[in-house]
Amino acid sequence: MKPFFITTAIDYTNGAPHIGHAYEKVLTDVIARYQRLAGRDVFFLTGVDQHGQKVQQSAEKAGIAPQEYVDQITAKFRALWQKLGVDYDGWAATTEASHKACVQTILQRLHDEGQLYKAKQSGYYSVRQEQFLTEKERGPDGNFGPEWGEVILVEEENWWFKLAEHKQWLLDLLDRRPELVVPSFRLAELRNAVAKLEGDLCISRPKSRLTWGIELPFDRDFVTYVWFDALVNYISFAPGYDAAAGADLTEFKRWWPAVHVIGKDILVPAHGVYWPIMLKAIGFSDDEIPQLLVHGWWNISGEKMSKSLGNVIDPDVLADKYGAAAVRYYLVADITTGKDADFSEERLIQRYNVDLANSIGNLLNRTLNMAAKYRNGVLKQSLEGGLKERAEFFVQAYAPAMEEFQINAALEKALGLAVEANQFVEQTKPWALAKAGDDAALDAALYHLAETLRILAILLSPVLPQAARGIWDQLGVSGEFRLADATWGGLPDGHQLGKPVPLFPRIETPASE
RNA sequence: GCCAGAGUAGCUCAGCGGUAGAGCAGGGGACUCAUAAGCCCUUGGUCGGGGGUUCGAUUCCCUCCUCUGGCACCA
Repeated sequence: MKPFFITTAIDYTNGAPHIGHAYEKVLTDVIARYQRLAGRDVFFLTGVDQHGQKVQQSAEKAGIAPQEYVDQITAKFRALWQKLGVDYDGWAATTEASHKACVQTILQRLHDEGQLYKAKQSGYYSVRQEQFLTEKERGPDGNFGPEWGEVILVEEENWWFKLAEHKQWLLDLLDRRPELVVPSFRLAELRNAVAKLEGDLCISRPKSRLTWGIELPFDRDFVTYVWFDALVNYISFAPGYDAAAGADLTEFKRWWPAVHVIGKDILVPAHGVYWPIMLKAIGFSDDEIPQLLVHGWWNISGEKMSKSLGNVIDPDVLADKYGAAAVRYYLVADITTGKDADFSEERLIQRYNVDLANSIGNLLNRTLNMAAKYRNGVLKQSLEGGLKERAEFFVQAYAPAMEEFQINAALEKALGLAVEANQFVEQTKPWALAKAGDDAALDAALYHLAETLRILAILLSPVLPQAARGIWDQLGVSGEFRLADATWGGLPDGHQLGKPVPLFPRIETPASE
């Protein structure tokens, strides 16, 4: 089976992580864990984008070296991912030497292939946006608006990448391989943007203005444009990649192409236009163009989250307050992949309490209590009837949803199984069976509940790895489970269950007391 | 302005040609193994407005309104 290479966007180390950063990483982590569960080799790459003028300026303001500045911010990101259980295999940091070498190799390659040219340009330059402004960017009063920040008059020579040359190729590719952009309505958006594409891309910045970047190998007076630098991380930190001349790239080719998980804000033009054209220009085939999974945003009370509105949600605080499981679950359960959603702490609590504590946690607890009370926790295997077919049904419905990145839909299947198991308890009434001395029916009911829980934990494990482990521990089983183990009869005859401990303690709030 | 997305129960959303669905919230009930959890029943919507196609539209088409995103314009 082809291995699975998945990446996130690399975060710009110019400020602390917010809920949007956390969402993207958790989403990717869940997909990576699912693919692993399904039996594939997985490489999950994430990291940080550390170059650029804004970083250089922030560091100057803080009175420290750029590297020191980015190291501090980077540490915050890594600590958060650890807290949230984001378990990546590769860490991309654009200031690393190997990355620089890769960027330079690719630049040199483009240069050799005649894809780059040098041209003079003069005009107004926005420091904040790191781009030249044209007359059309002027406001009605003839001045450049505040959204551009400081604007300076610049005349300089720069290096350009022949982007427009590949426009038709990209349009054809998108028509031929619509699956390259998920969800599909984003493909339409990208297509429109490509159709309007004109002009080439300036990929250099003179050192006189910006030193914090990667040098052009064929012209030492320049550093490369941040996007050109950042996008290359997907190759430079890919498994099996080696920038050295004549290196064996068999392993790299085995993993490539990646699935890039990105936010809707960086589809056009960076990931949807620049990146595929860059890959094409350096010799990647059409089949080696990566798929883009474009996710939406968490809004706050219907408004965009932003520092100026003061409504930024700190995932670190959230995780301390409610635990990583609650945050992870909420972030992938309460949003449809690709769409926007409204963030609400109340809803986070509600979904944790209702789905995890009341439905799943309580199911585990009542099952183990009854088994302990009536049967000393010993099971008798039952391979027919009861919940068997329902469990198999939900497992079958779960996998396709996960394959299509519809985590929320997949979780609904897992939860549906828990709901039916709770109904099963009410129908079979084990306490009544115990009182009536109907041992055969009692044993069967208890086995079906325990076995359903074992399978349920497998379905939950990509989203809630710790909790899944907790369920197995309490059931008294050890070892790693794959999706292939989510078949009926895994718990052996005579199995001894463990002791019940509340798995998801309810979050009590002032309103609920 | 162009392109796209969204407008469905109090809330969050699913459905997308055949007399409206889920979860949560609200109301009622029976039970007791359990994290006062779970289970059963239930209140609640002229599916943004208006046209059209159709035997029949929330579902397709047109148009308008509102919100969101991208792109553009701003003489």
